[in-house]
Amino acid sequence: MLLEQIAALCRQTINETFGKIVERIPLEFPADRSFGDLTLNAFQLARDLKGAPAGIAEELARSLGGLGPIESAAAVKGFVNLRLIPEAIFDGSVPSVLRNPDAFGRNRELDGRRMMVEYSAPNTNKPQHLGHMRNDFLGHALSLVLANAGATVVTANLYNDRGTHICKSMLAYEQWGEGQTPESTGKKGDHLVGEYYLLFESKFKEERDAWVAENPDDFASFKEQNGTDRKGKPLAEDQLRKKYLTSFNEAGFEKIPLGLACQDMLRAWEAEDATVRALWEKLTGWVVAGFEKTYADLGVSFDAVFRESETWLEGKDEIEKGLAKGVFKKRDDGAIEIDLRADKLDRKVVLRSDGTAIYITQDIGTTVKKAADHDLDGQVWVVGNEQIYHFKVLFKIMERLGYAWAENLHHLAYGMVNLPEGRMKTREGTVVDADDLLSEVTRLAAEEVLARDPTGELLAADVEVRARTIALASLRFMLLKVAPKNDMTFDPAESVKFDGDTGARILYAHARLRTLLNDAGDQAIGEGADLSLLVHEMERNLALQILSFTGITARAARDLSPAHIANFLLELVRDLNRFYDRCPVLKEDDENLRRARLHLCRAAADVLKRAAGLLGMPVLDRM
RNA sequence: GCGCCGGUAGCUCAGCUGGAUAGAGCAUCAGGCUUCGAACCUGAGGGUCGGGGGUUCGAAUCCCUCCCGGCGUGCCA
Repeated sequence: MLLEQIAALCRQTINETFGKIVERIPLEFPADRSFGDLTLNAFQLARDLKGAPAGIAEELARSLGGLGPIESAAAVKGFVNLRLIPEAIFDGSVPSVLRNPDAFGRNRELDGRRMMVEYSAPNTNKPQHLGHMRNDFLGHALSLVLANAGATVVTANLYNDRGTHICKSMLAYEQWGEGQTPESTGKKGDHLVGEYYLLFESKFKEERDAWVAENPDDFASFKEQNGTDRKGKPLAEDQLRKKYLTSFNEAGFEKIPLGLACQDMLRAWEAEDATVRALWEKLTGWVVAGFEKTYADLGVSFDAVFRESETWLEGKDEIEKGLAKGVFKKRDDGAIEIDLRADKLDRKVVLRSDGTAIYITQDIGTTVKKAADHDLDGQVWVVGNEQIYHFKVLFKIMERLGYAWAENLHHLAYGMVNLPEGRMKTREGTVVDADDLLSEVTRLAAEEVLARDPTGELLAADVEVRARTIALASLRFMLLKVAPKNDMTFDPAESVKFDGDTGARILYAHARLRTLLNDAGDQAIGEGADLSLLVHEMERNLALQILSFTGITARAARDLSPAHIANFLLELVRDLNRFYDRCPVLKEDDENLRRARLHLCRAAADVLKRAAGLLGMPVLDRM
């Protein structure tokens, strides 16, 4: 409100001074607070007003000073630095938070839109790891950020529960499982099935290596075809060997019994063979149950759950329709493709020559189905950046098919999570398991909580709740504070530390405020307060920070980047801790000033909680 | 080869549609708890924003080029 009011004043003043209406007022929070509370960028105005920035700034400074909430205005190097009346800053921020804390920071970027956010989409053959956690947290936080921007959001998960990769764990279990169950082993279903996936991989490797040793000709012919790199330079022998073995996992699949068995199983599954289907039902049931536990622990949830086993045939109708419209065309070999070269993409097959569906066929189908079933006008997929090309193609196809909502399809492509030693590798056992990581961080958080309770009065249940909340905040924050599109390094050792730019620090700042407010009591805080008593620089900084929140949430929605919220939280907490250090509250003798500070504290605590909430991070009143 | 993304302090990362002396945390060093919870605060050192050109009143940000790293470039997902 205050910012809108000031923008309106600026617009009016500009109109009166220069006789022009400027739509977008370049009002910013200055990089350095010593410049002022707000700043008007005359360089940008100069474009609209066709004048020299310095002159414009000076004229505006003259007429803006003393206007409404503006105490003074100074022209400095093309900027109009505004200093606001303290009362305006505090009256413009604190009461509007306290009036309705849950609504403060809402914006209208996506007002009235119906959006789906699909995230997680795991393979149901092994447990989730650190990379999935980034996806889960990003998707969840994004859905909250979009809802905060006025959209109606439907969250969706898609289980990749069919295909050769699923058959691998099934096959290994069938051959070596000896009827083990989660109950008989005491293992979580996804972890148990994951073990068989790994077992398949190692048995496959054994068979492969034996076969390769017996058939040296195969490598020889591979070398002939792939012996050079793209520039025509010969590749080193060991490098070539590695490449050959990797390619064997697909090209050599039928050459060894385990690969053949896997293909047989997939065919049997597709033919709805009763035995295979029963085995599949059993194993995917275990994995899904395990995932549901993990999701609950991570605090994420879904409104709609799709399974690839139910949607994989979806899309053929769309291909037919597109074919009739001339969007797709049938090639001589029978495959159906689309030519996207005019849009700087390539040609893309959308249906195999034998009429079977591929990945993109299914995505075409589900995209249309989702939009129809949920009456969507936009969709977001949270999927790793290795699939950027796939989604470019998918979105272009939707556009060519003529769907109006095609322009509102977004791929939130996030980067890989690496360890300090490099990328996670299944083979080398460096994959960080999601459940293990969470319980380890929870254990360390519990130690910290207990260390701060020397009298041992805390109930075990309280320790548990605090430890879990702190652990979750640590992990969430660590994964969300980095801009989604960037690859990131995740240091497990860092994630169990609780000072610095961490989730724990955020929670701590909140808990300190809440206990302070609690100690003061509602009566002492009262209904109203004389906010004009707040004159300390740290109080002012805090209030200005609160004022900036709505702009941040809007930007987070625009950029599909919860990281903006995370960075806002760090700034808010920094201001909060400084305020806490310098401004006594309960110890303040002046009753009216004490009350005013309590109001400011409450507003700050509410905003902190709101911002953390947008990241899916519950806060604590005590730690 | 072509395409996309990245390269900012010793390390991990911010830096909004180009804007003021490039910021934070960690680590290092020096301070602050009989004082509302020290998971905190204060100070110091640490930068050719990968290199080189260009556009501009102004470039970490935009354009060109080169170097380095990651990922794509399937009738796989």
